[in-house]
Amino acid sequence: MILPKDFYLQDTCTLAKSLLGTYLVHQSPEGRTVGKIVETEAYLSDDPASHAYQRQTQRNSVMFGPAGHAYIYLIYGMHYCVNVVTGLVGVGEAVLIRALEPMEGVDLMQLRRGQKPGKTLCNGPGKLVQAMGIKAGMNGISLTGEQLYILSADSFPEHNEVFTIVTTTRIGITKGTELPYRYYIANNPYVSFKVRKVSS
DNA sequence: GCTGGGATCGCCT
DNA sequence: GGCGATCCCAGCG
Repeated sequence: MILPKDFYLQDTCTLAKSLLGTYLVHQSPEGRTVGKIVETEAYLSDDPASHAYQRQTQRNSVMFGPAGHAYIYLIYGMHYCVNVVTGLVGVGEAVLIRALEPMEGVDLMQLRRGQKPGKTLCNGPGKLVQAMGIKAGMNGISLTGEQLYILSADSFPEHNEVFTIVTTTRIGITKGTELPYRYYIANNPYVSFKVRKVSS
């Protein structure tokens, strides 16, 4: 089942956790790729680390739009990251997708990633964008459309396992204070490298 | 196995 | 003009 618009109306931290175990799908011209979401981070409107903290600008405008759309931006001049927009229109909040477990189209992912080994295909926000073939021009598209969408956790019964959510501080943040807004599936080998555990 | 540095550019001040 | 929600590789131990 494709997650419907209503699903994205949960509060941002709850949604960040709810997205764990669901499946990001990109239907691209070269083929379909699917990855299980195993790591997320929440960015709230009152957080200095968020792009939307100061005010609405050209770059962050998608974050202020309706929930359930994709916010894609360039980081460090060379990598892109994908976010799921959350919150009401006019409120700039989002969930960053930080890591995927490759499920379908692994060969295509490897091709796009320059034949990197399986565990490093999608274990980082920039890596998964490259592996999934997500492009900057897709910024703002709806996640309830045909091209890029998220499937519920029970969409693949054979992979629908019970898991524990680990909560930690976020990665790479240089503004504001460290907040426990990073979530990942315990013991999943596809989570991005650094682990600074604060609770589970 | 870990650390540090370099690549590279659009956006905001 | 400065910098960032990153990634990769070289160098060292």
